[in-house]
Amino acid sequence: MATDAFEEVDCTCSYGMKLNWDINDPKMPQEPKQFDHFREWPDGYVRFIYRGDEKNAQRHLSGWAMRNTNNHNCLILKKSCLGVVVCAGSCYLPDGSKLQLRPAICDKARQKQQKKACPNCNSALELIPCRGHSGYPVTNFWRLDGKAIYFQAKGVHDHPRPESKSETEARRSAIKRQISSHQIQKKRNMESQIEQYQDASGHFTNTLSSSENLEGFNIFTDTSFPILAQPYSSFQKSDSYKALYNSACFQEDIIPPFQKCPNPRIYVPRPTCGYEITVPNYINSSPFPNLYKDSSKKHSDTDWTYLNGQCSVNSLSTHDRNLDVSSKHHGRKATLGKTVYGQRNDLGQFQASTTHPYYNSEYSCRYLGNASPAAPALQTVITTTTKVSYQAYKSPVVKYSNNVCDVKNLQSCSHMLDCTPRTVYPEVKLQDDCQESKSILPYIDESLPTKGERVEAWDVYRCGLAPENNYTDQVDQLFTCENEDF
DNA sequence: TATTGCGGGCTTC
DNA sequence: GAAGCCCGCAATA
Repeated sequence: MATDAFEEVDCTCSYGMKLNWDINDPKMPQEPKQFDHFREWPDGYVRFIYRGDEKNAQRHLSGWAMRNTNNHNCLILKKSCLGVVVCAGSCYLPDGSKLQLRPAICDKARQKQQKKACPNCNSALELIPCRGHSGYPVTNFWRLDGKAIYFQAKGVHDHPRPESKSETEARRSAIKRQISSHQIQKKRNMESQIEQYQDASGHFTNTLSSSENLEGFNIFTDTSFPILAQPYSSFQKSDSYKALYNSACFQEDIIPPFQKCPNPRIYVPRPTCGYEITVPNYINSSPFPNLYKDSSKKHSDTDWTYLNGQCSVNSLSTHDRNLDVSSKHHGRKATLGKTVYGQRNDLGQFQASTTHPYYNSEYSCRYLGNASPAAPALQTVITTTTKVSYQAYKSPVVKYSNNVCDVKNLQSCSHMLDCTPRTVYPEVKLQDDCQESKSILPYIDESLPTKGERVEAWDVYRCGLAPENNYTDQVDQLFTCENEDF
């Protein structure tokens, strides 16, 4: 039974969770003998102990958009989640995914970001705040103590994952590259035309400089502008695509950034890091579609379930999988033309659907009040904000594929999933995130460039994947690549 | 220009 | 008193 397997792998889970400590303890566990691999998407009431030289931990990185919060304790860095920026019109990208942007950390930048329109449908952008910690944003705590970096998360994100920081940065840099390369090309063309003209007429009468003619490109210099994650040619033919770029006065000079796929990490269906478990009735929580999703069938309700039948477990908790489910239902709902956003009470807790335990009417990923302390992965008794005791949450039976995991402790289960070697679950697939994939390997960070630096090379590799390859082939290639490169 | 970390100060419970 | 939040500042990329 799967339970045995769960118990077997449970010991491989977060080392930080094995020890009894709290971020506010006067003394942290002395000289940890083990360390956890860095987790980009911590979720739930979890604790990790990272090596002191873990770069990502040193930078207090997170896939979630976390802003600094003053906790009046200089020893402990506290961050709270900003949520995710989505299209207020709840539109679907041509591939069936939804726009889920990373909120700007800076307040000003975030306000500016929200004033922008959805690049897909021109609706307003909406910030979905995180209320996963008793109605408040999920908080992350970082503490450097000795040679270890202690991490503690409190709350379960009740919203989809935004674009990760590295993806945002990569997208921006890719756009800048596109702009600069296109400008250079344009300038060359202009110069060559000027030369031809001069040669032909003997004198130059054009008073416009080439740089002036390039002003039209400035519209793209705002790299915070959300770029659609569309590698598909179909999208480039779509009305929305035309509307977007025609409105930008680019009828003649449309840069085909998505077609060339300079950085598939940006434009290709979003990698969700780490493992993917193929689980019917679960979908990927990724804000971007999966590589192998058959978009031609996306409008079929039944097929939708299967085609998206994946469970991203790169994050730590089952919560993400809950999000996946609700996301899918969200998709179904929108497909049916119903209102996407529903009622929400003051505490950010939502009505559960009668048809699905995780469905929520307010937003796709606001599910069943898991945002509330009513049913987190672990039922948390908060004595104070910083002192948290854990009680086993008597959860409903959670189904994974054909196996049923009667989860005594969802958190440990999620850890197990997160840490499960591929061999344990035949259906576990490796997706295409360097970060989490790397985590399956021994500590080799130090000799490697940072994630951001790795993106390009990685993306070049992914670009080279033949589109006709089936997903399994791609996964195998990716896995091979990661083992070689990371 | 945006991010990040720090810290003062206010409010709520 | 703990915690959440807002704000400003400075360093940095």
